[in-house]
Parts: sequence; C-alpha cells; structure tokens
Amino acid sequence: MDRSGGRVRHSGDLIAALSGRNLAHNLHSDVLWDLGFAIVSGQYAQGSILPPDTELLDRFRVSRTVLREALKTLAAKGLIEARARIGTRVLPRNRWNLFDADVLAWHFELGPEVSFLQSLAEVRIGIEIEAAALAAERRTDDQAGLLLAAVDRMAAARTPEEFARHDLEFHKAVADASGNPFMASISALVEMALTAAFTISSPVNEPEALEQTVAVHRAIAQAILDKSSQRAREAMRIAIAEGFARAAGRMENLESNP
Amino acid sequence: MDRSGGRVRHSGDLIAALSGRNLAHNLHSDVLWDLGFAIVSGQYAQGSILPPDTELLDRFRVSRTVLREALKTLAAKGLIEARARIGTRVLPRNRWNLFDADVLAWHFELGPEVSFLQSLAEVRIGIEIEAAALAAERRTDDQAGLLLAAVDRMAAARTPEEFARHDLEFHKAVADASGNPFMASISALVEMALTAAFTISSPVNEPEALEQTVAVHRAIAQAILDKSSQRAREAMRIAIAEGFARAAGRMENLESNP
DNA sequence: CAGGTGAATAAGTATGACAATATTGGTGAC
DNA sequence: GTCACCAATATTGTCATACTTATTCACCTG
Repeated sequence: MDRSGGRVRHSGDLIAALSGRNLAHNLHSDVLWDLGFAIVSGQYAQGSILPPDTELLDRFRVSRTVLREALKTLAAKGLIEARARIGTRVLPRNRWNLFDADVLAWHFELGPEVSFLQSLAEVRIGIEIEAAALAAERRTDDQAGLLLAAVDRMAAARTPEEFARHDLEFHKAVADASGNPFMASISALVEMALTAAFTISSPVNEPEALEQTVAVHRAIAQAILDKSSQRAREAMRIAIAEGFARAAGRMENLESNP
Repeated sequence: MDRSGGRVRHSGDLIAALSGRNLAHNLHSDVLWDLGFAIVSGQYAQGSILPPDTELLDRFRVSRTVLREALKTLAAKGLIEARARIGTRVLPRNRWNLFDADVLAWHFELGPEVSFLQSLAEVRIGIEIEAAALAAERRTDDQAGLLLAAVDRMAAARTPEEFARHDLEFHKAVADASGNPFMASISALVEMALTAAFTISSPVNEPEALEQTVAVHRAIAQAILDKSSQRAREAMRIAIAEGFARAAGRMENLESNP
C-alpha cells in the first residue's frame, strides 16, 4: 500500500463518467475513495479499528480537515463509526448503506462477482416489478408517451453507450410514473447495474439479443399503457432476469476463454 | 427562524431511542439534524442555494470544521452539492438517498403523512416479498428456527415496544435468511416503518388484531420452513399491507376525532 | 460586437492548539 | 482478597485563523 509519488486515478472514474456524474477531484474525494475501497474490499475487516488519525494523516499527506471530512462521509454512508478514545471502527456490513452510489461503485471496483450481480438483480426485481405495477395503475398519458419513446430510442441505438443511456432513461421513466419517491431514489442502483452489465456484454452487438431486449421493454411499456399491472410485473421480471443472465453467461465464457 | 438562546432537542431522538440507535450528541450532529430537517421539510427548496458558510457559521455559533463536516455528511446522503463560487445547492429529491436512516427520520419528524407511509409500504412490499421468497429457497434449519422463535415472542409480547422489537427481529431474520446483502441493508427502512406504525397504533391493545398479525407472520415462517416461495410471497404481502392499513385507518380516525 | 482577461466570491486546504471522552490500570477502602 | 473509585492517557471532537484554488461575472480590449 505504498502510495509513493503521483496519486493514482481510481478506476471508479469509468463508472462515474458513464453515469454522467460530476467527477470533481478534490483531495477529500481521493482519500474517501481510497479508504472506502479499502473497507469494501475487506482490507480493513468489519469490526476492526482503522489506524488513528495521525497515521492516516501521515499516509495520505493531507491536512486533518481533509481526512476528517472523508471519514465523516464514510460515517454518513454507514461504513464506519468514530468514538473517542476507542478509534474509528469499521461497522458490520449490514449497517452499510448498499443503496449508496459510491458504496456500490466500490463493490464493482474489485471486479464484479457473479454473486454480487445476482444479488443486485434480485433487489431490482423486487423493487422495479412493484414500480412497474404501480406505474400501470397511476401513469399519466404523458408518462406513457415517454416510455414508448424511450423504447424506440433503444431500438435505434447504434453504440453500447447509447443503448445503455436509453435503457436507463426507460427505467427512470417507469420509476417516475410509479409516483413513489423511493422508486426514483434507486436509480443509482439501476445505473450501476446497467453500466456494469453493458461493460461486460452489450446486446447491441448481437442482433437477436438486441431484438429480444427491445421487445421485452416494449412489452413493459405496452402493459403500462394498457394499465395492466399484472402484465407489467411479469415483463419487468423478464427484462431484469434476462439482462442478468446475459451478463452472467458472458462472464463464465470469459473465465474459460481468457 | 430565530434560534436565540438554548438549543432545542430534536424530536428525532424519539425514533432514535426506539430503534436503539446511538444518540451521541455532538455539535456536528446538532447542525446536521437542523439542516437536514430544514431541507427535507422544504424550508430550503430543492434547487435553491443554502446561505453561505459565513452566515450559517454565525447562525449556529460553531466552528467552520463542525459546519463543514455536517455539510459533507448531507452531501454524502445526496441532499446537497457544493460548488465553488456558486454556493451549496439543495439537490432535487430524486438524488436524495431515501434509504438512509437519517433522511428517513427527517421525513417522519414532520408528522408522517399517509401518502409517505404508503410509499414506504410499497417499497417494503417489493423488497420483502422477494426476500421472503429467496429465504424460502435458501434458508438453513437454524434460520427457520429463529423465525419461528421470533413469532412466538411476538405472540407473547405484552407491551407495544416489546411487540415492535420482536416484529423487527422477525423481518431482519427473513432478510438474513435470504442470503442477499441488500435485503439486510434495508432494515433501517423497516425499522422506521414499524416504529412509526406502532407509535400510531399497536395491535397489542386490540386482541383480534394481535391474533391476526401473529397469524400472518406465522404463515410467513411456515412457508419459509416448507420452502414454499410462492406462499411466502403472498403471506409477506398481506403482513405489510395489513400493517399499513391499520396505521392509515387509525390516522384517519385521529383526524376526524381529535 | 466578440472574445479574452482579471477581480471578486465562495468553497477547499492547512495548521496548531485545546477540549471532551472513554478505556485502562492503579490505588485505597472494606 | 475483592470491589469501587479515581487518575493517567490515548484518541476523537472542536476551535480559530490564514492561505489556496476554482469559477463566475463584468469589464475591457480588439
């Protein structure tokens, strides 16, 4: 863990860039990402105590202000808890806020494991199925129009990035139409899942896969348009499950044919 | 907004105490809760700019360090974003991390509206249904035992607090048995929903309601024991929907008979 | 009128000192 | 010999002030 010399750009930039997030690089965020990743990757075990301020100060060569703000940010995300005289303890994983974009990004930074992608797909199924059903009950005509338009743009996409952007747009539109603020709040999750999945394998390059993906998304839009919550549920489940299956299959291929 | 004189204890302490969270009161957390609540309550509109550091410093009578750490914490939860020369902007609500325990608590602090409780119930249904189904597929014998034990303790509870504690314990056990880390991560959500619901009306005081609540939880446990994911799904949906319906009904009563 | 240039403003960073707090171990009373 | 209490100590919490950097807006030049 020698950080001698030039500060290393973290690979999280990739995901941040893809998702259009601002990537203002200040000192604080460097320290934050370094520590956040170290914790998520298990380098600092759950329940263990981080090195005291003085040591971290020396390691990162930043001021106390910067270090403490980074630690406060980690605390806000539920990763650590500081107590006087004791030190800064890494909290057990069930206290971490996994629905946080950064925490999620740190998980992906150590190479997305299939099991993690699967867990992600499972929660997405739970939440987005319900979002689709609610959208079918509550949608306005405008919202339905947006959904159909997004599907058309997916079908017309020519690059993986373009496809992913419109796919995300579609899922955000569903969340929006559900009228439930919590649904909109998990777009960070969807974003991460989609960019991860498309980094591994985009349907754009396989005509029949593309056609299938577009078709199932169109089915969701149509069900919502028809105000059929049951059909919306089923179609959404298929969309997410298929997306995960494609990524998982590709990863296994990569393992056998490197 | 004159805060002349003694600092006011925030009512969030109630929820924090009920949920067994540590309530170490440092300056930083005072400022944090004050600002967080002000934002969530709409006192600072989405998209608006917070007063500059100097003014907040003067208002709270704390050091710059404390103020900035509070702001960093809010930023970590997605409520604000600081930009040089512009100021600190309140982000739109869809950027807020509603799955954060604090953000959730601030929402409840301004009197839980029925619509908010409903949104909460909707996401819970989505996530916990899936958790129950997965638990049915993956449970170990030990985990099944814990579930049944929790139900028994619910049935034997004599006070609302006791009942709420074991109810929460039950839902945590389900999340744990699902083997999906995301499911465990939302216990903050469940916690808040349950304490809120029981603050409004606890089934402990109504024998037939208690019996019904226990019965449906026992059905969930039994389905998971039997490895029947479909029955687990249905029972979980009923459990959450009934809990919400009871609270909502009680709130309407309170409105007409104050 | 277009485009560059600099002043003003707000956040970002640095530093050193002091306060609060909880563990640890020792000290004394029973 | 055991227990309760207290002091030493290590670690985070807070403060005050100064300086740096980035960004916008207005002005000024071509």
